[in-house]
Amino acid sequence: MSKKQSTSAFILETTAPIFNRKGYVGTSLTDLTDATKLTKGAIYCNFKNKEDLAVQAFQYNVNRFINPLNEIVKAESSSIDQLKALCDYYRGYYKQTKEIGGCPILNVGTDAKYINPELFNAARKVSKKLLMNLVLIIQNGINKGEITKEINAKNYANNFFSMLEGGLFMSFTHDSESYLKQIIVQIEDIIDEKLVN
Amino acid sequence: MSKKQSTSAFILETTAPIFNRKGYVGTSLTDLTDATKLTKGAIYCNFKNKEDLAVQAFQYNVNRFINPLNEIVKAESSSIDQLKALCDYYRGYYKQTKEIGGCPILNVGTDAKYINPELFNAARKVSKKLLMNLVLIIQNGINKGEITKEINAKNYANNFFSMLEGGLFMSFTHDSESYLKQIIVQIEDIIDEKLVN
DNA sequence: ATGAAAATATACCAATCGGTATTATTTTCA
DNA sequence: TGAAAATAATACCGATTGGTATATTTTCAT
Repeated sequence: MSKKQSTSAFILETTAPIFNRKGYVGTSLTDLTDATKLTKGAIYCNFKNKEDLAVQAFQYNVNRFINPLNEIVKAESSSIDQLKALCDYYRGYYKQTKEIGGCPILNVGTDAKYINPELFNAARKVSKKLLMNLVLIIQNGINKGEITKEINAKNYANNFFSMLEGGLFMSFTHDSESYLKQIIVQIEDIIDEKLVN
Repeated sequence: MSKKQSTSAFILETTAPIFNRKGYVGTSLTDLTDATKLTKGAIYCNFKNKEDLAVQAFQYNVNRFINPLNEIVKAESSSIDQLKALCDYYRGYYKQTKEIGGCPILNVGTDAKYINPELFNAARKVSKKLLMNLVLIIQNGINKGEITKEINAKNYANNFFSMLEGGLFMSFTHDSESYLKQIIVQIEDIIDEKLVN
């Protein structure tokens, strides 16, 4: 790993939580130089500008807290088990993301929409991808006969994801993971009662 | 209405959507003077400072888009009808709040947490109040025998609210009201299947 | 070991930030 | 109607914003 690669990685891992907490305009270059103990010269040598850094920092948070979900889901063979594994993953998601100030998708999705379209677009893409993967799990379950064909895969994927993000929002505004935990119980109930064939 | 009252009202109604869209740090005094065609002198004569204006602007949005819900709920006598009326209200909530760039509770709740504690606190209070009213509706329904006593009022209130905010988040990040509409259908299903006695 | 290249620090830039003191204007009401 | 009071505009403040040109240091292949 070259020097540039290592310091770029260092800058990303230390500034990603700051961007996530304070938002794009809310974090200043001074915040970043203070946290990294580097100078603007170093930062602008490794990143084109503030927007470039913010987008990569968001991607860093996604890689760290959301992408592991893919592997966890893949480890299960049946679609129902995959959905249950997803629920279990999100059960720990509040405590995990508390460290960086909440869910990156939720934070960037609401923060950046009218102030940084490119950053917002990155969040929207991740959200869309997650949504699509959820549809695939459910649709695959229907095809394999594990999930009843009476239901609409897309509708349930949308609702599950809305419920998770909503539970996260409530948990973070009220500083209590119970909101997320409760909504996950409800998701599991729906899986058992409406999806299982 | 005194001059001060009328221009204060004018400033609030024209700046509230801007704060809601761009967030607290994201909206500058210049944004506000441009939109109102007033000068900083006028604004600082009517409001103590930017934070004061932002908090009042948030309250203005709440009065405009959330408080009407109270009257609509009060118009129904049975608790189930009240819950259904609440669902109907939120069915139009996306189109209504699209004009100001989304749900004020969601926006301020995620935007202000680490950059303006007082503003964030205002959002948290409104969220808590809404949550409490929802508990009261359900608990009242249980007391009157309209809703089964088997369920936990607080849990369902929490979940309904999480679902609504989650659906709103998804609708606004993907510019489609279908997410909110779908989640409301699911809330209504839960009311019919789990709550009705 | 050395020299060129890459990476970082320093020093600076114009523009904008929120806020205020002063001045000018408008409104209010005796 | 006129003078006091309230309101708004102007002009300014120091601090901070993101960004850059230049100087210095570090890195690493030769």
